[in-house]
Order: sequence, then structure tokens, then C-alpha cells
Amino acid sequence: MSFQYEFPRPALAVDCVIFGLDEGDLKVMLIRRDLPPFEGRWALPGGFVRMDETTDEAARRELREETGLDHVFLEQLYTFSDLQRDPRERVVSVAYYALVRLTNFKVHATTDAAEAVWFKMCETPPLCFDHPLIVETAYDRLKAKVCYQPIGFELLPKNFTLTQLQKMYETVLARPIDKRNFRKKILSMGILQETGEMQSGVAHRAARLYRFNEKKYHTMVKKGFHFEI
Amino acid sequence: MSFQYEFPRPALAVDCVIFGLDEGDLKVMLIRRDLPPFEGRWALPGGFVRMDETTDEAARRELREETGLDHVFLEQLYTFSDLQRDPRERVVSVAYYALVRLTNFKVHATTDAAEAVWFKMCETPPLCFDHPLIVETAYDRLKAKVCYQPIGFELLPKNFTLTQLQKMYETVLARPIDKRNFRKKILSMGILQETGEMQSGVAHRAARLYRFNEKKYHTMVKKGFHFEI
DNA sequence: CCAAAAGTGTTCTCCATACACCCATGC
DNA sequence: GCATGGGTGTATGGAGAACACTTTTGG
Repeated sequence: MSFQYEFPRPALAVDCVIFGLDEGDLKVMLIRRDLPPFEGRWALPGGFVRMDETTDEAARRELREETGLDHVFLEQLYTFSDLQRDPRERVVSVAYYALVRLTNFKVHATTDAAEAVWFKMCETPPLCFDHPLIVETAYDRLKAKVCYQPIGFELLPKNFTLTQLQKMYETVLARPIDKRNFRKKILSMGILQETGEMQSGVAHRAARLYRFNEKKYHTMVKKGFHFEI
Repeated sequence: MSFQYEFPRPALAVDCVIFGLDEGDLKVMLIRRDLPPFEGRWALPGGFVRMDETTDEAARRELREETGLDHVFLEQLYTFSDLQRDPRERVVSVAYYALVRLTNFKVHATTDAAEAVWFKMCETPPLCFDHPLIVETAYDRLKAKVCYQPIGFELLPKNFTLTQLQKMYETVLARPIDKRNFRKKILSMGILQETGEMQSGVAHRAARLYRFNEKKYHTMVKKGFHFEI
């Protein structure tokens, strides 16, 4: 029955690319490795998959253990299996990407495990393993998917202004968007709900706060609605 | 160094969903298993990943060994890792999907290994493991991707008529397309090349044969062109 | 009163859609 | 000559893009 020891097997790991939005910057969370190989160098949070968990569960566990994050948007990205991607031995890694509401708890995401730090996407330090490729793949996916699925809301606080929403898209897509056209379009979709509340603590006219109406979105999708920026 | 035997590891496999187009039908290639578990039942071609090959290479090898197919379009689909997906033990599978020019060599794709048969998508027999989920995932991906990447040509012969091309999209997307609008749009993209040759052996007016101009497509993509049906 | 961002409409262009008839060929 | 698919144009409506000024608020 058990061919467990009959044939050698690659080790199976998960790695997570965690994106957060900090004002006008897209950021990625990296950890400084406290173990060989590449001790002291920067890498993606990740680790080996256990026998009693799916890769999704492993990714969530690593996220929790290494960065303290929980209940975040998490999606499988791609599986990387190059023979030389880990200098120790053959390791196949199922990569995930996560989207985090960074605005709330800011850059407090270090834990006992290792040093975890948010880096601007454009200022990431040299990474070990094939993690540069994984980050690039994740960023490409994010840019593509944010246009046709309402996942961008995961990067914002629950309540947000239209300007915040627009700025999120401008940041992720790295291109300017026309304010009036953007508002016309996003409001006409009917997936935003006015909270009735207003922005506060700003030194200018307060903006209306909106919320993503997920239920309505799902209802509309069933009727053929297709989100698109 | 080797923690090969320090921790138990899931087995790592690949599975392939192979799509082909036969006149107006989208087909999938399945094999009848000649080994337990599920001996005699239908499943996707696939097998375990060896230590000296990437998952891409494993998928291509299995394709070759089990179906005789080579040099086909192959893309990673998703990694399935449910704990109970294989009754023997823990097996994680990296799934792929392939697109095949079925028109040329028709249904001759059986080999020495096992019985390999093309089934209409709508007439697939009961599958074992989690293969129904994998097939569904692959079909969703195909329907989505065929709309914004020129992968549909992989299902047609090198030279094809506009009607064949249109019928391919109608079959994959399972919806009718207006002939005049389709021709206008696809020709205006400038990615098709007239071969100068004509269809032959048909009992009606012969149609012009076109070819997908891949080089031109890639040049145009670099300049910002975006394919869309 | 000044700085800073909120909020708002119109015009134009282009593309998606809807739609029907004649043409060429093999049998 | 007839059956079969090949090949073609136009009119309409709707959506995306471009574009600038007034309003509100806090300091």
C-alpha cells in the first residue's frame, strides 16, 4: 500500500506573496530568514506542507505563523517546480498571493517567528530562491485580475471613499484614471453601497464613504453581470 | 542535508485535460485505467512526477506515454491537494490542460499503454478521483482564456477557413456568433495571413484558407495590442 | 481667505450589434 | 439547376474618452 518509501519524492512547500496598500504605494511583505539556506536574506513567507493539510490550509497557516495575518483574501497563483529552485534538494512550491487591508493595522506585522517587513513593490530587496519570479508572477496576476474581478476592495478598508478606490486602481495598475469617468462607471455598476457616513479628520471637504456590496455583486453575477474596470 | 526521510511527504502527480475539436464537438481524451485503484474506470492521463523533471516535463512525458501526443499546447491549470482525493494515500496533483489539432490525425490516439479515447465534453463517462472537478476547472479556463488569448488556433489545423475559426469559437463558448461581425473583427485585427490557397474537396464554393500569424501577433502585443473575441 | 480635495455633465468618437442577399462550386 | 456554404455593407445605439469648474471644509 504505502509506496511512501518506494520512490523518492520532491518536498512540497507553499510560498505567499502578500500585497498591501499604503497610501499611494503597493507593498509586499517579506521576511528575513532566520535559518539556512540564505540565512539573514529576504524571502517570501512560506514553508512545507504537512500531511494533514491542503496547500490552501498550509498557506493560511504559514501566513498566520510568520506574519500574524488571518482571514485574508488568498488565492492559488502557480506551482513552481524547477529542479534547482532550492539549493538543499528538490522542492516544489505551490505559490499563493494574498491581499490585505493594510490601512487599518499599518506596519505592525512582525511576530516572534522572524522579521516581517512591508516593502514598496519598487523597492524590494534582493530575494532568494526563485522568489523574484514568484513575486513578478503574482504582480502580473494582480494587475490582470483586479480589472475583471472585484478583488481590489480587499486592499481597502471596509468603508472607503471613491477617491481611495480610484487611487487603489491607479496604484495597482500604475496608470492614471479619469475621475469623472471612473465615478460614472463604478457607480453605474450598482455594486457600491453608500454607508451614509462621511470621511472625517481631513483638512478639506469630507467625502462620502462607500462599501462593496458583495451580496448584490454575487446576485448580479448570477444574472450575467461582468465586473470590469 | 537530506530530510527526505525525516518527514512524510505527499506524493506529487500531474494530470492532463486534453481538449480536441472534432467538427462541431469539443472533446476530451480519457484513458481507461489498467491498474488499481479504479482499475477499468475512466480517468485523465497523468502520473507521478519524477525527481529529475519539472511538472511541465512530467505532464509532457505522460502525454507522450499515454496518448502518443507530442509538441502540443500545454499550460498549467491548478494544483489540487484535497486530503482524500486519492484513496491510496496523500497525492497532490498539478493539473495541466492541452489543446490538440484533432482534425489531422482523428481518433487514432490509442497506444500500448492503455485505452485512450476521445469523448464529447457533454458525454463524458463517470470519472474517478477528483477528475470531474479538474475537467470542469479546465473547461472554465479554456472558455475564459480563448476570449483574450489566441489559443483557439491550437485546436485548428495550421490552415483554416474563417467559418472553421468561427465554429471553433461557437463550440468552445457554446454560443452562436454573427458571421459578418466575426469576420470584420477578426480580419481587422491583422493577425491572420491569407495563405493564397483555397479549401478543397467540398461540395460548394471553396473558402479562402488563412493562417495565424504568430510573429505579427507577438510584435503587436509588444506595441500594446490586446486580443479579444 | 486659502489650500485641498469633493463632486458634477456634455460632447464626440468608435465599436458592438443587428440584419439579408448574391455568389461560386460540385453534384 | 439546385443545394450548400462563401462572402459582403450599413444603420443604430451605447459605452469609453476627453475635458474644467464650483463646492465644501479645516486650518
